[in-house]
Amino acid sequence: MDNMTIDKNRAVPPEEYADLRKALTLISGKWKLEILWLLYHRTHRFGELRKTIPGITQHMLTRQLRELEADGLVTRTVFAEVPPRVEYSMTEATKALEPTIMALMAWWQQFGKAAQGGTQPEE
Amino acid sequence: MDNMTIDKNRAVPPEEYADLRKALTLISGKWKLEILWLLYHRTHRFGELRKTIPGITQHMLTRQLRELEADGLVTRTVFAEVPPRVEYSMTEATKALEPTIMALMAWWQQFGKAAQGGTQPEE
DNA sequence: CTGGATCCCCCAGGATACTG
DNA sequence: CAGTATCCTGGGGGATCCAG
Repeated sequence: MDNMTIDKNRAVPPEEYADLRKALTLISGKWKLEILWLLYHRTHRFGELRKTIPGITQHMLTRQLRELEADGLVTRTVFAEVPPRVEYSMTEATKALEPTIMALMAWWQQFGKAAQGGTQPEE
Repeated sequence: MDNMTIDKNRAVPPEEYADLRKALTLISGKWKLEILWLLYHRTHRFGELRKTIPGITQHMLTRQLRELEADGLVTRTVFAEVPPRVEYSMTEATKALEPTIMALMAWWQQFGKAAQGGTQPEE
């Protein structure tokens, strides 16, 4: 496919739609975007993420990080030190995702927000 | 917003992160993307969507469409005819979202797919 | 400090039957 | 044809305690 737009003459492409679903799944965790957001700034330690993200528990943070790691969206580095230290950082895939994330946010701010302005833009 | 990139010098922007979460929520329904995908081609009748989307039930189709409508992502047109006819079509917001959706899919195909190489095979 | 093991709750998703 | 009205289920999310 040489053109990044939807082919109006063809029926639904099931496999590509599946890809789309999977891509969404990767970032669908409740805290994943916020974690990635922090990692866009810099590498964080586990405790830093925990303190910075309001409302998250160790358990959830661990789970979300494990999933992100399995999906190649974060890198986990363990330091064999006396007080355990684990650092999480973004990957190439994470970096490549940033423009899309920002585009999604911009889209919401322009269209979604208005639509939710009361379920009806104006009357 | 003059720059579409994350400010590395600032802490987490809670409100913008909330916007991002909401944007994701709008398209997080299991069948929403596939519905939008079909509407990118052309306006569809309820029955058309039902027949075209494999595995969806009337119930789920109705629910997803209602949510999309409430979020301003689809337009619902009812024709007062003897055999009821209802058509669904995309909105300006839907159109504006297309590039982002395609970008997300392209991202997955380039990065996510490779990352899943060792996770779990398909079924 | 990091994170595993358990138990619990809620709700998106689904199966089924009925209707203007 | 295009929906509602019920009921049920799985699993994501959460609270809490334990451990290296």
